[in-house]
Amino acid sequence: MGRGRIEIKKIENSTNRQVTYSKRRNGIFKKAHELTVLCDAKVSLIMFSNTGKFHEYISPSTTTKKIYDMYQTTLGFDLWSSHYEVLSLYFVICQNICW
Amino acid sequence: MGRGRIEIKKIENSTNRQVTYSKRRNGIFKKAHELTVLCDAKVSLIMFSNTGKFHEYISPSTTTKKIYDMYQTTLGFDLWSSHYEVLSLYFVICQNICW
DNA sequence: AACTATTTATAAGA
DNA sequence: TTCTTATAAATAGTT
Repeated sequence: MGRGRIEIKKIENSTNRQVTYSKRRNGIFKKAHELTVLCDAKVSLIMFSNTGKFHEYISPSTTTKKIYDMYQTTLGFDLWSSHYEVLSLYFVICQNICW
Repeated sequence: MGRGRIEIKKIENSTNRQVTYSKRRNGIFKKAHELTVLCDAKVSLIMFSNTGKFHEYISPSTTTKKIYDMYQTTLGFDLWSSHYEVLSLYFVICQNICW
């Protein structure tokens, strides 16, 4: 959509890629929210840019944990059967949060 | 979009709601895939309709488990851990420091 | 960050 | 329900 049609392949120019990521991320978040409201659906949308930037949308009526519990129930197995050593990683992670 | 503008509120007629869910689900999946390819991003999109029907999109370059490992690492605690409350308290403190 | 020409998504109708 | 099409919405390229 826009001034020209684009081919769906990786945008090689990193500035253009970043701009497109930002614009389309907003677009898809809006769509996720509209679907939630219009259709009374529960949506979890998690994305990482190719530079590792994190963004999330979750329907207000639920939580990410609930979606994943439903996901696991639906698929019938536990993706998280091996547990993480969260406490030992904590301070490293806290530093990483300060992007 | 379409023949008329619609208000973003729950569609009360269940047939119309189902039709809209189906159409918009396809639309958002297409957008998720385009974002994946154009921007070399990793996207996890999980949704449940209000009748409990499950649909998922995951970028081909990753898996749902990997996305959730990254999610947990990014947020700095384990949503699925018995330490959830303690860790989330630390996370709040960390947020206050960082932002 | 805005603008706008154009493409794309989709609401309503068939 | 699947297809069509008029129209609203998203966005690519520009400024």
